[in-house]
Amino acid sequence: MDNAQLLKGILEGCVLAVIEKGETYGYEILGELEKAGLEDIGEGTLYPVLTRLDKNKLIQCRRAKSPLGPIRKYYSITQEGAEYLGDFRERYRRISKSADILLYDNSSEMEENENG
Amino acid sequence: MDNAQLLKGILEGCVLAVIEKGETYGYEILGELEKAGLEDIGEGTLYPVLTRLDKNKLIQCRRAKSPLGPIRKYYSITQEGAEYLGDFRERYRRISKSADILLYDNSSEMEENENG
DNA sequence: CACACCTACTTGGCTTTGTCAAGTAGCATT
DNA sequence: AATGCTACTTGACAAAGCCAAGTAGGTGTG
Repeated sequence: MDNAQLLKGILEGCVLAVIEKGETYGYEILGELEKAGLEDIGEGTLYPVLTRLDKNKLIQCRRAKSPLGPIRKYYSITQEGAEYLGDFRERYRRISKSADILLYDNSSEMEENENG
Repeated sequence: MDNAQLLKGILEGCVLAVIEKGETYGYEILGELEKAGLEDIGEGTLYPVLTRLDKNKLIQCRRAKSPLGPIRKYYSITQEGAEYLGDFRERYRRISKSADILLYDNSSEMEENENG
């Protein structure tokens, strides 16, 4: 099936979240996404995301030699990126809550806020 | 902010899920989406979804007079649509699980099978 | 009847973003 | 030098949501 549309917009936040955990580079991010279950992300999908994020100042880039291949571009999150990610998490949460209601008819009672 | 990308692909499934609950028409679906928290969906967004769903035989259409306006197009889900929706739910679940892991670092332990 | 105002659906052009396929390039092994 | 890994780039494309404007039936007011 076609997950492309379901991925839209989500991927960006996921990539940003991976970078937030620590400086990393494209190929490694691909591995992280795969580990989390996003297995069909190709390089031609990821790299444009990285470029866009960089262009929008949400991440920053540093070039460094790899111990076993060509130069890597190491990315780290910026202040602006961290803020954007916070905002993204909130928007994602809200939308997925709506989707849960509509898709599963959960009235969202079963949340993790058991501490009132 | 721009929720357009986050909505992509999700909306289709949500609309289908609303129709699955019972025959309904565009304007009413808009209300259901709003009730669930999807408040910014305009007519120009919803109707093309309905058209597409119909074209793909996932829903079927019946015209009937409205008690207070122009003709309504009542939609109901087809067998094919129900199957598609089941598949959609699974794909959505999988992707949102991945997103949860990446976004919140939930290792997906907190599932609803606590009786395991 | 003319007009305004709801309800209800339609359409065209635009933008964003993921996908595929092919390409460039450094380094190690043979 | 040829192969094959790692690593990043690029161009053409398609899907789907968004906005704005348009069409049309019905009711109430004068």
